[in-house]
Amino acid sequence: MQISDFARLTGLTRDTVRFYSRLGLLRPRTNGKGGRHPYSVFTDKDVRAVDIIRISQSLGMSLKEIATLNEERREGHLTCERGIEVLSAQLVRLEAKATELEMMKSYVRAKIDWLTRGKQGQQPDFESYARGGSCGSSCF
Amino acid sequence: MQISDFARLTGLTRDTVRFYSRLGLLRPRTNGKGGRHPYSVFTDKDVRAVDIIRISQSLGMSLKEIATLNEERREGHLTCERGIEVLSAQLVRLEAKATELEMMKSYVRAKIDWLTRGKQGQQPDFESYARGGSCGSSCF
DNA sequence: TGTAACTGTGGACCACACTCCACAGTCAAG
DNA sequence: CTTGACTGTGGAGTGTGGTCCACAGTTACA
Repeated sequence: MQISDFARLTGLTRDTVRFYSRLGLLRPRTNGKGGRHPYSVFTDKDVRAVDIIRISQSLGMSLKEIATLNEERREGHLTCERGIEVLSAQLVRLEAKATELEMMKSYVRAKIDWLTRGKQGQQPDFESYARGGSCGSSCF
Repeated sequence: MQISDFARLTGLTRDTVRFYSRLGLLRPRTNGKGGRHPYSVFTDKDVRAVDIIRISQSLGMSLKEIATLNEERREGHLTCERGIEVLSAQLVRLEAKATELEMMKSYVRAKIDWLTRGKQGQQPDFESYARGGSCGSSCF
């Protein structure tokens, strides 16, 4: 498909698609069309790539980082071990983020709880969740 | 404590601290010092606030969003129900992010697995994890 | 009382991630 | 072969999240 359809499908603007292509985040091929400025053609695989970009981004990765990882992944396909290495590193980062998220969730839940109970006891303190520290009154 | 100590403690630069203060992310009080341009003084509570800012940010929230939530939380403290409302909304967002993260983790893990096994079977496809869809060969 | 270390202010500057625009080439349908 | 929809290019502009700097006022210590 050409850029407009692709943009519609992914919810990106054409400009953003071109921007991502310039950054190497998307690798459109060309059909014969377009003459001196060949038209970009995208596949369903690219649509999925955008899903991944979006999620990676919402997890706080920069486009450059995402591009680098994609790049490495592409190269890593050649050397299997390198591929595993790169992906493992990525997994570690994801797990770290997951831990942070769980901290935040616990904290927010505790705060909701505290409010629901009519502010009884000590106001939840982020530190207790942040450093996995021992909490005061609410521990068994 | 004054801004330099606070900066040292949080690992932010003085400029960033001031920047955050301008955005309303931090709410330093003043001691009598500084004359016409009163000095900012920060507390341990502000240090914890920075922890939360950092994590929220790394989870993809903008400073404006974080400030708004802080703001609402502050106001919500007056009306308990409103506070619960705001925090619940925040929790929903955090849970959505957690789901995304889990998707990514499953995907990356599957990819590592696939490589470790010497690329046997079908190459893992992000779609299967993204939409919680049924997978082909690797399901029981 | 001097001086070094601290403070806030205002403004310029930066990278990132877009977004918009004018322009010109290309394609496809009639 | 015209016409309208589509395409890429280059460049300028925007908002966010800082960072840097010169400047001037304030403080604390000797």
